Amino acid sequence: MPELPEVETVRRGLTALVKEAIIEKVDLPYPKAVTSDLKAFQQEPVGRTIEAIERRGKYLLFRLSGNETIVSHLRMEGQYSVEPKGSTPHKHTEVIFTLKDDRVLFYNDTRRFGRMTLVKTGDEMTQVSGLKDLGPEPTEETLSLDYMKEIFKKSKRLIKPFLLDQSNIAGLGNIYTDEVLWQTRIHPETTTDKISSQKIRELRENIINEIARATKHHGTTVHSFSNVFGEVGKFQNELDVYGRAGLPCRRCETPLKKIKVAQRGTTFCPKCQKKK
DNA sequence: AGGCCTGTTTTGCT
DNA sequence: CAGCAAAACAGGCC
Repeated sequence: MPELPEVETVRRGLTALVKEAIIEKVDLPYPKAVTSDLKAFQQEPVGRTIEAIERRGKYLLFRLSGNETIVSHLRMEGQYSVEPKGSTPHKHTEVIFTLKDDRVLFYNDTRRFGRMTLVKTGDEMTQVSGLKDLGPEPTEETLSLDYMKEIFKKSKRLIKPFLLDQSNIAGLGNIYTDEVLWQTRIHPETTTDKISSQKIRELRENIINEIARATKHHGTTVHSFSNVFGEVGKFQNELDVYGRAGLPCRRCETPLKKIKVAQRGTTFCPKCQKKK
């Protein structure tokens, strides 16, 4: 389901609902969702307070009292829901946190791709692959132009898989990558070393703005995404290319084209986004 | 019915 | 090491 704006939307919802809640019990109807020691995952959180829910890239970090952290990645369709105690788990509920009030926190995942792991707070950066070499967050302060120019020059990869690679920049997925490439008029199969400094500058601005704008709209809902309140995002109405193959480009009216780039469906405007 | 598609990441092979 | 294909899985669509 989620790219950075969706994960951030989930984070804010969880913060509103379960920050300060105390975990009473952990059940694992689908143990494969947990990659760390199962016994510890069920025992350690018990009695601890959820002190904060943070986010890094597309990862959620539940900060528990006593220096324990649960790292959670939603992958394609992971979802959290908070329900009254005694609620029946869903068909795809994989983890159940019973809270020391009248509620439960469910982790549901139809696709069963999402993963959770328990680490000592501070160890996540060395222990969790993916977090280890995550690129900078796409914000004005953290994603510098110099850094962008450097990584673009160094690589000869196609821009599309390059932007999807979380070790370059954290948080972009298939939707927002297609959007920012269209905005910047870059063909998705352009190799990064051939993109001009000016284009890199524009792309950086577009990435930062797009992620911020999508977050403000509570993310994009195309398949199954909803926040913890069960609400869908609104940003799908703002998309220019994703999901619009065959429809006219909003700049030049040319029908948008859909191709595969590095195994990922990729929509772009064949006229505005010329390969150079 | 069978094949293909889907917002992701890791693994294993060149 | 870098880069790519396949795999992990379920469900919707044609």
